[in-house]
Amino acid sequence: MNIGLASTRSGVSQRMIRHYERIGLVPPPARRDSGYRDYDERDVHRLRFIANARDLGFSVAEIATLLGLWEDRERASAEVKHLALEHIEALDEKIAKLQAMRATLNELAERCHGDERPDCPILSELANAAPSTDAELR
Amino acid sequence: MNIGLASTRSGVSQRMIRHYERIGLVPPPARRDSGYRDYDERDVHRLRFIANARDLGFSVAEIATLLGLWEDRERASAEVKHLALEHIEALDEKIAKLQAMRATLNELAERCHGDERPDCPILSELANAAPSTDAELR
DNA sequence: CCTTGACTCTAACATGATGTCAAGGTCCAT
DNA sequence: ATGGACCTTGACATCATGTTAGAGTCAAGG
Repeated sequence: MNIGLASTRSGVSQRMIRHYERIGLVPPPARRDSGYRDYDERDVHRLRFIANARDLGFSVAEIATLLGLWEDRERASAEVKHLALEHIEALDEKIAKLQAMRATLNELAERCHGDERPDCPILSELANAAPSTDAELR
Repeated sequence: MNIGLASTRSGVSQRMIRHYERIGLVPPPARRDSGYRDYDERDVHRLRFIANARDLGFSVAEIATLLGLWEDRERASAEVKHLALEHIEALDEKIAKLQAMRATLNELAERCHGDERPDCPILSELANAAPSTDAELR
């Protein structure tokens, strides 16, 4: 099947299918005489796997590992679970960071009148908070 | 003062200071005869403002607006607050997305034995979930 | 005065994941 | 055989940031 159909069926854009091929995440598919890429069900299945993993926020590097594990029927599920737990931790960190931002901003917004008056704690806080503090947050 | 000191004092890397200058987020500083950039307190203050806004997750475009509001002593605080509230909404969306990922992944991980056996719901789910579903999640 | 080390300059390339556009070839149904 | 839908590669764009390289500058100490 053509790349367009493989894209529709897998949920991976044509652009990204070609990209994954180029970076070696997926094997180069068969080619027709015309040069058109020719995908089979197995290829689409693999692409769908990738799309799902991406939707869970795994990076390409992690997906490469997951694909390897997926294709190795002998691997211990512990390995997979370990990767998943690590990724959950990473997600937790990102969530915590965003929540901290939200809390700070929300607190500032609550202290801002939000009317015609020009004074605003949001701006004055942005203008005055110490750089060292910020560095720590980063 | 030199860019190195301005960087330390503001918490913005030298790379990003030059970048912000190039994209017009900050005005070009004075130059010495040698060509070295020469910053004053006002410049550092502005950079610190930018660093703080970035730490709260504002994009460069949003920061440009905030800087404009900051430098306009007549503006209504309502404008600033509106921007902040919009940004809080954006943060909430990101947080919700990450939390959904986390929940899915956590549920899969809990159903994975995590031992020597090869069967693992994490991989089988990645392999089988429908692409349409994923598209919706995106 | 000269050397040395720390600092600065610009420009370019890299990251990660993705989009878009352009110029050209292919496929198929009418 | 023609038109429209599809495919090919390549290049440029995004966003914020890092890194590196080659070259110039500054200041302090011998």
